[in-house]
Amino acid sequence: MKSATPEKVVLYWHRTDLRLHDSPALHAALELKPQIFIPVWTWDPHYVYRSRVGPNRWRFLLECQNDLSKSYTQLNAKQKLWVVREAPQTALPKLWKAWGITHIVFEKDTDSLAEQAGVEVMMKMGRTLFDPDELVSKNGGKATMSMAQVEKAAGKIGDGQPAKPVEAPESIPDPWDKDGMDLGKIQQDEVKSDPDLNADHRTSKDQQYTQIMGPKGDFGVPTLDEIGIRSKNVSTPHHGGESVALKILAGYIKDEEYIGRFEKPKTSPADFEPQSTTLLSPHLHFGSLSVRKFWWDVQAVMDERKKSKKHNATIPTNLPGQLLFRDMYFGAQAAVGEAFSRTYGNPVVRFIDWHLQSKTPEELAHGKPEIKFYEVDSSEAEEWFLRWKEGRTGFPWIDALMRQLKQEGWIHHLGRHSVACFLTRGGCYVSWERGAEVFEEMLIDHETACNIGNWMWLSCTAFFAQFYRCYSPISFGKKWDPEGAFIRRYCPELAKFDKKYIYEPWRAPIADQRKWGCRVTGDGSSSTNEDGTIYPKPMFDFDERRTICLDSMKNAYHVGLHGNDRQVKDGSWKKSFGLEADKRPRKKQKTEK
DNA sequence: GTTGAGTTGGCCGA
DNA sequence: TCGGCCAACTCAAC
Repeated sequence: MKSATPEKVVLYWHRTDLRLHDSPALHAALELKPQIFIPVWTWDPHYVYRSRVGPNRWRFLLECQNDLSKSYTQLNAKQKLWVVREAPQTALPKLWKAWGITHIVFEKDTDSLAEQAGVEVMMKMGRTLFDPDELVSKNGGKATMSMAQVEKAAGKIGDGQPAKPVEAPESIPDPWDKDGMDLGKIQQDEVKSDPDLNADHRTSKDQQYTQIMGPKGDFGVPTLDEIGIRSKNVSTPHHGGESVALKILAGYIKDEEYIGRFEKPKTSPADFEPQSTTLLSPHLHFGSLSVRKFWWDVQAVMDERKKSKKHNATIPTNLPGQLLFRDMYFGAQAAVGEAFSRTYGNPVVRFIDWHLQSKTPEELAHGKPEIKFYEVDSSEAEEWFLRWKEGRTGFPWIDALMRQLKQEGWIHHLGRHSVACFLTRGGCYVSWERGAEVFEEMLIDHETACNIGNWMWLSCTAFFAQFYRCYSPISFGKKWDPEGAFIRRYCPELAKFDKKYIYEPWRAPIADQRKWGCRVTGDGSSSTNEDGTIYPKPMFDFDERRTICLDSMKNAYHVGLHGNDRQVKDGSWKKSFGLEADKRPRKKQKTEK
């Protein structure tokens, strides 16, 4: 039982800030000078079923939580991160009552929490350089759709610079004593495992979550085993945690040439061990690194270089520019709202007659079949999509990237460009929404606003419109990595191929294929046959597909529909697209060489 | 109305 | 390695 009635009992809700440094919300919570302070993560067991999160991202999250918990304990031996196993909507009211909470404080996000009688709710922006809502309001209330708009709008906020980082706490107040924290009698609400989007990654399909305090009754950070994710499916070499993030950042900051000269388009998508970019994006996602600390640490280096007359790269290709792009996507998401992550009902996204479209709300309601595009039959597009997802398209550059994505949960930004263009406007003509779902599951740095924004960019449905600039699955990789080291690493069956054929192994003479220990045949559904190791033939003639896609994009742009147009919602868009695509004469498929 | 710029294309010829 | 061209998008500045 709680012996006294303290004036301030603060529940700090960690959500998008798994860190102690530069957290404006945490800072504000401690400024209240609470007698009792409880830093909480509400862990929603439903999330394991209803969200697309692959094993690599799960582990990254848990590592962030463990690191944060350890940091709390270092500041106060009685403290830790208290992980409550229940969805916040139902957990928080229970906690207010059980712990006598007077204040709840958390970092502002797009969703809001209703004020409850007797509890003061405080939110502080801390996830982005600028408050997305403010950015939008300074952009005339409109979604931020270009870098020019972001720079202009940001210039009108305060002094035009992001806020300076706040101090990390040097001490943390106590939580309740052991008995005061006990929630033993409180039952967790029932967990429904339907729909189940992550069945493949789970150890047990009937995993039950009944203990709001966790299996040991101590609010400990869950293990992969507890949340039912197969740890053997974790294959990423990248690790989570604030201490990891700060160490990585400090390492780059020491390298003033790297910081000052960084230009994203000049960093290679084919580099590995080490990769050419910082790989700090997952830390920005989980909040194990503050984006404002990143910004100001970089800025300090660039200021020093400027003083000694050394050249600095400029926005938008330099490091601060990269962080501004993140704010642009958050601003667009904030303005559009929930419809931002899909086509239907989204005013900023172009409607294109892709294959494998999402169903419209009307179609779902009336049980109509999924929209099918008419340029090729949809079973072919479905096959292309699966082969893309699994890294067996027969184009080594694309397959290597997709295999890196699956193994490591991360690929370079330009690699994402390559595979996204290939799936959508520059190859398969499959809806960007299908690709975004795959990235959502596999990326350890998956951030909805950025992922969706980048897929729109690459598919030329928003942010970018020059659809005639198409990435070649052969030339683009070759430009960065003529020896094919990246392909040899992630498609080891091709490791012995001469560099002359490494991007186009189907052109290698059969005698050479035999000599190099891998025959190019089949569709990739098997990695061996009676001849031994095999690598798939390309799933289509790329030049032919590029021409078809370009023509179809031209037509779609000519029609000019957007996600919120009536014709899109009621399905009558098909009339506007007319006969062009399916009646267009098509070249005969070239025979494989 | 025109013009030029836009984070990151490919190809050919000099 | 570089520049010009391909066939052509949008938006802001003028």
